[in-house]
Amino acid sequence: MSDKKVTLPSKYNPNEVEAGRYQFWLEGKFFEAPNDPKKEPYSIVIPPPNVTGRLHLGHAWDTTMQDTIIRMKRMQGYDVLWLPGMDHAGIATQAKVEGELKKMGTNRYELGREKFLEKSWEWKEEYASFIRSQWEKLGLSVDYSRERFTLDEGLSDAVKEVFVKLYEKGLIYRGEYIINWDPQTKTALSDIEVIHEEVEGKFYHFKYPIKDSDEFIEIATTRPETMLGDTAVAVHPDDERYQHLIGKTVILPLVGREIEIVADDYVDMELGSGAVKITPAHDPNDFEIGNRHNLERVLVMNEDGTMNENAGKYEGMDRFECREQIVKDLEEIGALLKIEERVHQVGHSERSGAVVEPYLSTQWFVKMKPLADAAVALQESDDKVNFFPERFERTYLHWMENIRDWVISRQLWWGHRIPAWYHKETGEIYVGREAPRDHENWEQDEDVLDTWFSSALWPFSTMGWPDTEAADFKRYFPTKALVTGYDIIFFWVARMIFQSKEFTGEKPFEDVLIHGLIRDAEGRKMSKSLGNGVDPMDVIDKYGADSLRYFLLTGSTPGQDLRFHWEKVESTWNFANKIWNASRFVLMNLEDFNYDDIDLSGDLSVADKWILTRLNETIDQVTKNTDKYEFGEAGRQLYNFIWDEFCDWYIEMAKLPLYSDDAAKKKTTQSVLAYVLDQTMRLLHPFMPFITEEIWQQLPHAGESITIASWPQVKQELHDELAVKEMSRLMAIIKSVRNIRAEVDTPMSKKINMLIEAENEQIVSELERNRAYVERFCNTEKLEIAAKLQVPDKAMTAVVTGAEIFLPLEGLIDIDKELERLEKELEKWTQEVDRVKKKLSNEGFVSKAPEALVESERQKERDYLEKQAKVKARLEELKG
RNA sequence: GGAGGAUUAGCUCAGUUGGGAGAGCACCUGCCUUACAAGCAGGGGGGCGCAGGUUCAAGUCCUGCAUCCUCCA
Repeated sequence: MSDKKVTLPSKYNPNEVEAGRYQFWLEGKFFEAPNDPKKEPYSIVIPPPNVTGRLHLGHAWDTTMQDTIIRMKRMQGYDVLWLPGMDHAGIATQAKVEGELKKMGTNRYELGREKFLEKSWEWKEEYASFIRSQWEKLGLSVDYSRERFTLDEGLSDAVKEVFVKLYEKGLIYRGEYIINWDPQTKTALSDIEVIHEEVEGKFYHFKYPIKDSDEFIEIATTRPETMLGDTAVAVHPDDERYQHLIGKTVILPLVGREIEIVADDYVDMELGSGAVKITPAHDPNDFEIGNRHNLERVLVMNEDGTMNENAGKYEGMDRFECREQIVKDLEEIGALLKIEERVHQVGHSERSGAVVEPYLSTQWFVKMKPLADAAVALQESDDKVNFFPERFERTYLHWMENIRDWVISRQLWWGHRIPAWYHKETGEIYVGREAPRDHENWEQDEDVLDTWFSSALWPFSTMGWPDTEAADFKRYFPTKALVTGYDIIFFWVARMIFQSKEFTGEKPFEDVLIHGLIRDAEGRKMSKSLGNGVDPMDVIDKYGADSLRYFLLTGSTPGQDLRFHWEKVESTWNFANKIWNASRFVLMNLEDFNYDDIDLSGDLSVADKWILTRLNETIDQVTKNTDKYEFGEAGRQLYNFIWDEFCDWYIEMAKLPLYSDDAAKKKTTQSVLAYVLDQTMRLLHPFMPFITEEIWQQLPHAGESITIASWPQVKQELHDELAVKEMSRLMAIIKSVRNIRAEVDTPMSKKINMLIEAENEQIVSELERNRAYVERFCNTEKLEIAAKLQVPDKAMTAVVTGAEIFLPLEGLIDIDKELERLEKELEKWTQEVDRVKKKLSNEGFVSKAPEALVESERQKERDYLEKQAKVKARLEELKG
């Protein structure tokens, strides 16, 4: 027995509604995956947020969509698992912890690896609990009993397994190549961790003298400091200007090293002088040329971006300082030809923002071609991953088809240590899940793996893989959907697909829902430096999680960015408040009504039949659109149904039987109110979980929680198209009277007389049946309904389908104004008639358009002609 | 250079198999009607970026152009 007293305050207070609710859900274990073999499994893994900090609006958006899908599926009776977890986020977290250490006046080297990792774990624990409390405030229905972390033992086993297997297959190798080096965080970066930005730079032209000659060759560069590492000059083999110089020797200025002029068709003859300096240790293309010509590789920089011993007198200088000094020195010896202004692309570290240095270094790589080929082939099969919106599949495929090998080693401490050992004496490499038996003779690689290497395994490593017999892996993998932003398609989505295909033989998820970025009101990216970020927790404090969620879900279309506007969240709060008050009304009028009392078999009014029909359509639309991830469309359907139909019409009409003495009618109305509100709360629950649970609990209900209540079904027996027609006539009459009242300044509070002339007796009886509604909503003194009646002289008129309305408002009618109004009305109907006639006289339309459409146009024609005639007749009467 | 997105009311955006242009906010008018004045009722406001094409029919499909924004090289 629940307390029947209405306890809702008149204003919706989200903080009160949301308080304690999540705890109730957790205690009920509603979010724990039941692993029930009778149900069909449905699973999603959360994109693990970084433990670097708190969640931002982007996370809130991403997870709200997942929660909406998950809550609907749970209500639909699936065996639902939403697996939460977090990512160790190597570079980012390490940078944060190092920042802490710096504040304390120390650094990681002073602390040592072990102590540093301890600190990092402390950081992780702290932020993990922040994140969990944020998930709670957002109302996310994740299964905490299965929460994972990328550095967990199980996930670490998966990482080792994958590394070893790929190594054994020859798909992981170690080698010395040019990689992207971040001198600030002192680690290698993969290609996609480098952001290319246009920079106003300088293009320096130098003279390189030819040995034993007065001649010189002109070369140009944007990075003069790298000349210290030049080991050749290259020209195009077909370049006539330089034919005589190929094979000659150049004296490298400032250094004095003798380097050769080589011919290589990589060189672009059009660019600059057509001769380029070759620095194999500091440029990927030069590295390739160096290989072809067997050139020496001279590394001139240290890992921190300062010049090394190979830089001679420049040793110790910062690379940019060195650049200026070199230019000065070359100018002094007369080797500087000119300096051009030039806009060019400069790579920056995605994390630190530092200018990335192409740098010769020994690293571990994943050979991508075979893995990418399999991933591309998957998309050509029937078993492909479905992208929503589809266009992102092309983005994904284009990247896969043009992929280069992936640098996976990172010179960090926080992460998965590379499972490779080097023999102290022989230098032999051992790769394995465990250290070699005689481990005292070996040293493990100091480096860790790219964070994305472990994230790529997330959909299956979290389920127990590599144990392919693990219960969750067998039941919940592959997952059904993945929800993430377009900014990490390459970083994460793509890598999950090829790793999953390689190691489980299956795609990791059936659908990928790609969303955009959250921006500020001006459309700028939210960032710390701009200070324009909005904390989702502030939004929740002000307007509630339900408002925030609804705003995020309905604010844009799939794949599109979303601008944050406080006013929009506020208007969502208005919606919640509307739901709140409609529920208050229903609860106040249910009296001692119980759930079992709901009975829709009684004598249903037109309003009852209409709202039940509209409910059916809403159930259908909301279900279909949510299944297609069209949350905006689904949300709008609910908004319109609740506000414009249930509140503005049904509740108002329900007041008649509710306040009447007819017990049977009253009971039926209570049934419809309770039923429709119950069903609506269920439909809305995935969007606004808190308020719907609160209202559902207050309503007559069966069951413990709305989170596990069944999803509404369309009920054909409650569908009534005739009632919809009847209702629309009734609404048209009421609206036109309201309209006339406004035109003649007659407020609703003033009673008026009203006459309705119906087209036939059938309509007369229909209107008689609904007389009480007309009397109430038009506030009539006298209401006459007949098929033929004495038309009053001075009256305002309106036409609706099948009927004409007369309001004899003596003393209020300004004949001229009324004539003007009717003229406008006539013009409107005449236009409509013309439009339809034109369409119907088009032979192509009549013969080629669908028959149903043609028929509906013919019907409109009849309707408009009738309305036109009535208005015309009325005009003539008034004039006459 | 290549790919994609955007361009619809004053602002922010919907418009999903092509079949009479919509919402929220803002604006104007009138109402404290016993669920809600953060509400109710009524109203104004749009050459759907431009130019072609396909079609009986185009905001929607095709081509080109313009402007803005992303991504890739």
